[in-house]
This record gives sequence, C-alpha cells and structure tokens, in this order.
Amino acid sequence: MQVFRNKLSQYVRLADDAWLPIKELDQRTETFEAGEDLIVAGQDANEIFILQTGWALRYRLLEDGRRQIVNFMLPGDVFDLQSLADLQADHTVTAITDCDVTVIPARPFVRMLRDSTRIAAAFWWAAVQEESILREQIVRIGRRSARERIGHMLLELHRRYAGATGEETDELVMPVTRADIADALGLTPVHVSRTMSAMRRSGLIAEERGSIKLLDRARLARLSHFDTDYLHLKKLNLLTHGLSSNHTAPATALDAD
Amino acid sequence: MQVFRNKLSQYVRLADDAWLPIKELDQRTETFEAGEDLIVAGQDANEIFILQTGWALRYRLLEDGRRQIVNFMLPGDVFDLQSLADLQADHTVTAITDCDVTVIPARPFVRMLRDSTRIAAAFWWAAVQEESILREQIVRIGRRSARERIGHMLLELHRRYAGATGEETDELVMPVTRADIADALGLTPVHVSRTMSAMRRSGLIAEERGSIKLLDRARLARLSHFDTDYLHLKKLNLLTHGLSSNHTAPATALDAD
DNA sequence: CGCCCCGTTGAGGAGAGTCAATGGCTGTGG
DNA sequence: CCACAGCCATTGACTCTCCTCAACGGGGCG
Repeated sequence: MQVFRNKLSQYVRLADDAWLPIKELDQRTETFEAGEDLIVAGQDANEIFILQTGWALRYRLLEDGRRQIVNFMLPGDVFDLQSLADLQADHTVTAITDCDVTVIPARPFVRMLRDSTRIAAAFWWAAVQEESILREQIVRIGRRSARERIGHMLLELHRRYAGATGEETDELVMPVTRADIADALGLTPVHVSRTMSAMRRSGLIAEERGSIKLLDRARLARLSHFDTDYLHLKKLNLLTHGLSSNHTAPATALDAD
Repeated sequence: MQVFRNKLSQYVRLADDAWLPIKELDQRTETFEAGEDLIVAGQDANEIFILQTGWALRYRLLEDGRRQIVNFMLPGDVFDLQSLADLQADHTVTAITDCDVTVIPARPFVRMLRDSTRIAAAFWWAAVQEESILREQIVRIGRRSARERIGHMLLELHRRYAGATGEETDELVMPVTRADIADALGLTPVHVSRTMSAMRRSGLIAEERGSIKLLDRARLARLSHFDTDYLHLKKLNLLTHGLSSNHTAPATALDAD
C-alpha cells in the first residue's frame, strides 16, 4: 500500500490510522509476469487492483489488428474502479514488466468505502486523476504534433513515476518499445523512431537500454506545451501552505459532516 | 430528472420512490443560453450538473489557440462528478444550444449518496459510462481514419441521444458546426467537410439545416467499426431477461448488504 | 441590403504512413 | 563458445491522408 500512499500524499495528508480499514480487507497480493493479462476485454470484472511494482498498460484492439493504448499504469495506480459497477471490461490490461498487484474484491471494498469517509475521498481523488489523464490523452492525440505528443507523454510519465516512487531524477526507466509508444500516441513505430532520433540529436533526451534521460525538462515542457499542474498538483501547494500541521485531509465534499 | 432516468433505465430498473431522496435535495434549475459557459477552466467547481435539455461540450484550449473537444454532453448526462473532490476544473464546458440544467451543490449531494445506496449506484453507472466514452474517444482519434471517426461519432451520438430521449429514428438533430466536429475528432473543418460530402455522395447520410439523417446505419457501423455494445448496453439485455419483475436494480458491488 | 458566419471546393504542401532492407542485442542450442 | 533466430530500432524511398491557404456562395439577421 506504500506506493499508493506516496501517490496520494501529493494531494492529501492522511494519518496512519486512517489506513487501518483497508488493511483489514480481504486483499491478496498477486504477481503477474511481463506479458500476462490482468484484465481481459469481455470478461466480468469484480475486483479492483492497486499496482505495487512494475508497469502495465490498458489497450483496445480493433477488428483489423490496429491497437490503441488507452493509458499506462504505474506503481500506485488504482484500477478498475469501474468494476464496482459489475460490468464487463471493454479493454484489456497487460503487464509490461513483472508486476506485483494488490487485488481487492469489489464488495468488501465498497463496504469499506461506505464506512470510511477518508479512504473514500482518497480513492475518489485517484479516480478523478485517472479521468484527468484520459482527457489529457485525448488532447494530446487530437491536437498535437508527433514531437509534442512524445515529449508531453514522457513528461507526464516522468512526473507520475516520480510522484509514486518519491524519486526525483531526470532518469525515466521506461520499459516500452517504439511500438508501444506509437500505439499510445496514434503514430507508427517508424515515425516514433524518427522523431525520437531527432529529439536525441537536438539534445532533448538521451537513451540507453530502456532508460530515457530527460536532458532538458524545461525546454521539453515548453516545446510540448506541458502544463506541470495538470495532474492537480496545484492542490498540493494549497495543502502544504494552507493547513495546520495536524495530519488530516482538507475538507472536501466527500468528508462527512 | 426525467431524462436522466430515461438514460439510466437502459441499464438498471429503479423504483419511483428510490428517487425521493434526490428530490429533497437543495437543487435548482438553471438555463444557459447557447454559447454560455457552464464550467470554466481554472475555476473552482463544487456543484454537479445534470443536463435536462440541449447540448453542451467540454473542451480544452491550447496555448496557440488550437482547441480539442473532449466530449459532448447530451440530455441526461451528469457532470462534473469530479467536482466532488473540490478541484479546479481543467477544462471548460459550454452550451451549444440553450440548455436547462439541474444544479446540485456537491456537499448535500454526497451526503445523499451516502444515505441512498440505490442512487449512488445509479450515479456510479453514469460515471463509468462517461469514462467509457472517453476511452472510446481515445481509440477513435488515435487509430481511425477521418471517415471512420466521423461515422463512429455520429453513431455514438445517435445512440446516446436515442437512449436519453427514448426516440428511435434515423434522424439526429445535431447543432454542431464542421469546426466542432473537427475539434472533437482531431481534424480540420475543411477535411470534415470534404469527408462528409463524400459520405453524402455515397448515400450514407443526408443533411438539411442542422439535422443529419443516418440513411444506412448498418453500413455506417460496418464501415466505421462501431460496436453497438460499447456503452455497456449488453447489460440491458441481461437485466430485462434475467430479472424478475420487481422494480429494483440488480445486485452490484455498490448495493448494500 | 449588406454583413458575417458557415460550408464548400480547388490547388498545392507537409507530416505521417508504408514497404523494405540493415544491423544490433539477446537468448538459445548445438 | 559460437552460430543462428528473433525481436527491435533505424534508415531510405516513396506514397497518401490530411492540412493550409484561398476564393466563392448561400442563408440568417440586424
């Protein structure tokens, strides 16, 4: 649960004992190997997942074999909250690397949410952020050039990764192929390769064996119009500056009265 | 509230008295004129909206003036559930036509959700469906040709419109310009115009004064790979065939035990 | 009546796609 | 320990979808 708390602590402060209810849940930890499916399109889903280590991705396959990656899942990410509605998944989630995942059955989870306002709020933040990521993905694919798309996505992944792990380097260990990037950004592998080569030549990034170094984040951000605050990180400042030091979440509509 | 119930009744059955709690809320109805903003990017949001009549759209503006429409809102649609987390909006919602909107303050709304499991489940369905729409939008923009995008979106809007109003015609009264379609689909107005002209010539659609007629839905669906079930309508059949006649929602994880 | 917005159409251009060949790595098996 | 297979990134040449610029025309409205 630590990664998830790391991620949340960017937004809300949570006392240690606020987490007790979730620890009492009937959860288990599963390990998936790289390439394994966590969720399969068309199957019923009634568990929620919290990614502890590793990377995963969510995609849809078109009839003719085209693939669109909807988003990437990093440590600390929660999915599929939608399974609480007891629906069939309309997409597949696959492990990119080996993954440790906490699996919680939907029913007890929901019961706990009802009992613990604090935790419900925390998960609501996570869900809101996920939707925000989807919207950003739409803007990225719909209205940006290849170079902007790639730069923008690298910055987003870097930020999310740093947020979850607590690290702060320019290095991004990213276990994805050109084909993955292409399928995420609506491009072809060939064009991704060309574009990233150009970015390398102009000193924006450097690569070695699955690791990308963001050499000039400021320039990259300017160039791809990346808004550092888009993941609601503004809230972070609000919180750290605006609250007394007791370890409670700020008042939101989700708090009990 | 009627449209929203129409929409939901595609998925779940709800007894009349299940709606009482929502009627007791401190809600109000507002009217927005075409072109007015319901939600403005950067402003705090702590109300949720239910669109009763009219069309609205949600968009993001890039620094250089490019616009990306994230999705369209039709009668019966609920937004922004994310305001429950008390965040600043990262996008703008504008009325395309005159709109009647039910506005509910977030706090009492959340209190009601906690007390009424049935209604909470209903809104959860709505939220899940909205996310599903966003994902479909990503696939559409990322991996489809101009003709597929347009055909696919027309079919989606038609289906959603029919679902909300209960009508079932081939006519879709769609108050959007070529520029709107272009900004939704990551194209230019010029290219949208060309593509739709071609679709008209090949007998797929017909247009007159803001109304589009889908002349051959089957062919259009085949051509744009539209999956009729993507809005979780499969569930509808499950429900109508699999339930006894008492007017209750099916059991989901969201139901109380 | 005249303006403005919108849709349409044409001509030319550019960004991204397709097809195909090459070369580096990694893992495996003889 | 080396040879070979398979996957992946890269690069070149060519193509095509979609974009840009621009002109024209129709309909609504003051």
